[in-house]
Amino acid sequence: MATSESKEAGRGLRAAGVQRTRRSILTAARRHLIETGYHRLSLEDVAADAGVTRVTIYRHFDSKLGLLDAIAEDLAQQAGLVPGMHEAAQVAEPVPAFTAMVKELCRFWSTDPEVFRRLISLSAVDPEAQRVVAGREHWRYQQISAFVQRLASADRLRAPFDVSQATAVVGTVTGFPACDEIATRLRMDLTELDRTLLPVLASVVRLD
Amino acid sequence: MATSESKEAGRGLRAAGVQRTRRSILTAARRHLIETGYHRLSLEDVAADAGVTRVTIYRHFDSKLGLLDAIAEDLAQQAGLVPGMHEAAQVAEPVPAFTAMVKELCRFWSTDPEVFRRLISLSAVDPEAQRVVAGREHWRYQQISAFVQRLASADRLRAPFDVSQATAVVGTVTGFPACDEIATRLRMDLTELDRTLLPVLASVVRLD
DNA sequence: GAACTCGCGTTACAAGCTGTATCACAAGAT
DNA sequence: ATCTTGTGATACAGCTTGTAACGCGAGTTC
Repeated sequence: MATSESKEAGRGLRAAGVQRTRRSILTAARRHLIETGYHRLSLEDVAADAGVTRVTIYRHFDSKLGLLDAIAEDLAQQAGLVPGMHEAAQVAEPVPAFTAMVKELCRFWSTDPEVFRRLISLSAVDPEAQRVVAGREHWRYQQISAFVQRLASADRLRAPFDVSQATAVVGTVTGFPACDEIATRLRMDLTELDRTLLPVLASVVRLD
Repeated sequence: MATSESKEAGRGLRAAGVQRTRRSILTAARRHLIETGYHRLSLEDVAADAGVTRVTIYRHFDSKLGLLDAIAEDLAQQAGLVPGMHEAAQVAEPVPAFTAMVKELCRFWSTDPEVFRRLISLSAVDPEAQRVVAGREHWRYQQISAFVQRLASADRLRAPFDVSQATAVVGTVTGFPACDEIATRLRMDLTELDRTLLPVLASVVRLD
């Protein structure tokens, strides 16, 4: 019974307090994640920093990995990646749609690069953490594949690339590790990186 | 005094035994690293698998990170990356030299991809592990920069890329994370990846 | 052949980590 | 006024890395 919105964000002072502690844990965890990395992230320290007991963290997020997942979810939510990608997808012409998508990804990565740095590469390093990232990366590749297919339909794939090859290249180059490495090395802001990325991708798809 | 080769690989049965245990530790560590990742790699398990005590591991490699460093060093040594890059650098023409370098990197990554997967991304995830990888990556970028500069001298950089931008792109695209992601996604062997990579890099440098 | 070195096993310990189980309490909900 | 529930406080089991101390026996050296 009760309210229709099952568990998350119920009404009332009680639920508001719950959300406050949840937020304080998340922000404290984010700070420590950036400083120490996931491996050396101590829930004891996070709890102390959030003004909370370690047990409370477990009651909210079940496990250390659950906390990580919540950080990732919060990040995507906060930055509004999904609506951003949808907006790009609704651009009528395939080429401007594609460039809008690349721009949107760069914007998303620029949202909180230091957390992404700790988060994304975990999937390669830690088998258990893989499932936290894998799902989101899968979604990203699905989106990219759609944009590439539209370009292919407009006969804008260069030889020798077919749809799957072009998707793989675009997905990798617009992924966070590549974007971060290029931007860091050129001391460039991630928000401007599309100006460098698009000329690179021009070898795969015709954008002129 | 004693022999001229200070500590490593002394002569005699004694030293041979030392090298044997060192090898058995390294191979056991490699196996566990692939299976569990660095984070969950237990030195107790490695020791048991190598038929050795955990204390012996510490006497050989000082710390868990030292063991990781030894694995990386052994990998580069075993695969002969340095001579391979030198060979590529000695090609007279800039363009064939460049393609030889890309091919050599792909060959190197194909040497032991699963270990590289666990190793390389650690630098982004674990601040302490960064110094293990950072030095080697720095060397790789130095090499790449030299090849790119030769291409620049031959006026083979495409607009709008200058030397540093081209180096950043080439370094990122030929880095292990990018190579691995593309190869895995296309179910392709890393040794053949240069056939896909070079057309991508054609947007940065003229290779025809 | 005797003395010596030294790599390794064994055991024990300190300190940290994750995750779980209990008990108590107080503030919001009913 | 009673009930619910989110949180604190504490204790515990089991794992981890890293260090310390003692002993032995095979390889080396004279």
